[in-house]
Amino acid sequence: MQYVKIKDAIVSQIDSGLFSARQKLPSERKLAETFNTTRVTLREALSLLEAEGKVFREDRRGWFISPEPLCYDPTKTVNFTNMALSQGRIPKTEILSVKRMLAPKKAVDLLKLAPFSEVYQVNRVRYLEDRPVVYVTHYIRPEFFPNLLSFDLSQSLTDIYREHYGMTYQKTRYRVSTSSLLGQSVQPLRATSGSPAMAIERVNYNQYYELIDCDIEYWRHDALRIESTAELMT
Amino acid sequence: MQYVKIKDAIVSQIDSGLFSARQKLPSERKLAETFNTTRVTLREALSLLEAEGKVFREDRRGWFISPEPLCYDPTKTVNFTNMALSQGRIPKTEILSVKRMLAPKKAVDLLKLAPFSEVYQVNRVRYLEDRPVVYVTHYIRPEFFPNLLSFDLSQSLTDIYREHYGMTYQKTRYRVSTSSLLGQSVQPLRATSGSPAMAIERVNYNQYYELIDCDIEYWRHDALRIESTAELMT
DNA sequence: GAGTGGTCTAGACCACAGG
DNA sequence: CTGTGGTCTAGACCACTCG
Repeated sequence: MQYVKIKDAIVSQIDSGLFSARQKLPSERKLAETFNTTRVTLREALSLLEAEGKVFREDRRGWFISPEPLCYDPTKTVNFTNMALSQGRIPKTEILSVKRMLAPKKAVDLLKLAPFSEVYQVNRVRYLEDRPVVYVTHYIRPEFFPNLLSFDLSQSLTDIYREHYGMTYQKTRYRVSTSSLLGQSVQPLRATSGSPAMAIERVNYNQYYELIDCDIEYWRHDALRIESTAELMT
Repeated sequence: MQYVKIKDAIVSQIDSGLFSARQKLPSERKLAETFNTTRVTLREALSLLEAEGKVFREDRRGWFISPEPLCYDPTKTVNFTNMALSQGRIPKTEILSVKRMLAPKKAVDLLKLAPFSEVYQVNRVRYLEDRPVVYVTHYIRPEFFPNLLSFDLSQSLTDIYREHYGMTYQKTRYRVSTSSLLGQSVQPLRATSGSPAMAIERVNYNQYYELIDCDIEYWRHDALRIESTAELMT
């Protein structure tokens, strides 16, 4: 199992501090030569490292050292920007698309809508230190937020909810599973089809326990660690 | 991107119900021939499916259709057996090793121990329908549980805690990240080195908010979905 | 324009699983 | 014993990135 040894060799180089976060690794051909093997085997080793979250790939750009993951507590404030800032990270949000539309199946399910309901759909990418780490699709019930689309949605949605509609999140239902990046989410994350990912679905209720929106997040899986505390309900 | 097409073809075969859960796929050579490609490309497609959690691999045994994942709520009862049963699944637990030992670094960190403390270490594998799905290492503070090792630890630990020591879990801190299977956990899970996995670390407090044990779980990533509800702390 | 990553081919050998 | 999966080799072409 040569590729495990190669992986370990690279790990030890990373751990010894020879590489720093976000730094690019040498080219695959160079690494393959270094370890006296072929590109196929070398890529096997790199994929292992990717699965462990120690390196990540950007499409046609190469392999990079993964920075520390962002700690994400689903029971705390549901706000990417503040979460990042409080951990000394540099967040950025970009809007990909915004529209009012007929609710797709996913939204109907999560928001428990009647057929033919309409929703706002907001697609965004979020960055940490200029690296795109999560692709988010929001579905929002328009009856709670008239004229929502006239605001600048690159800001925090929760801020807009609170300041302009007097609405806050009170309860959230979430679901985490591992998956891989496909379709729409691939390009904005500068990924390749099939990169390992963490999928998070959230459904949010306001202070009156009304279901107001939901979101589906696809995270680069090395960029995230879920961390929380729970009082047990017995 | 031939391998994406092959993947999609297999997905549609799965979705159309031609395969049932836990069923073995045809051999790689046969599949490669079917799709008129080489084994390397075919395996690329299968790895994609594996990353999506639609199939899983058992070492030297082949590829199988993934059954439905188990839903795991970290805020609810912390008991694998009951969790599985309540979802109509067939759980089984096997003990791999049990000992009292000098606390390793991981245990010292998680349990906030003084250096040179001792702990119980319990290694177990858990099965669903005879498929090994999670490798668990428990570290337990022995001062709370004298003679713990004389019990049958293939049962629920929480049951033993409650019935014999009057101790229950009150609070739990947990951390979820994606990683891959390595070392000790590989063989018991019938996996290959580097299979995608979900790592969960938990630290548990009793009804007096004393830190009593922790556990580190490595899940076959397709076997699990985390699902919970939280009242937001603002 | 050079070099890189993404993808693919057509083989090969070995150790193990399962009959 | 047969076939399978695990691993590896030594190439190739293309499209893209980046200088």
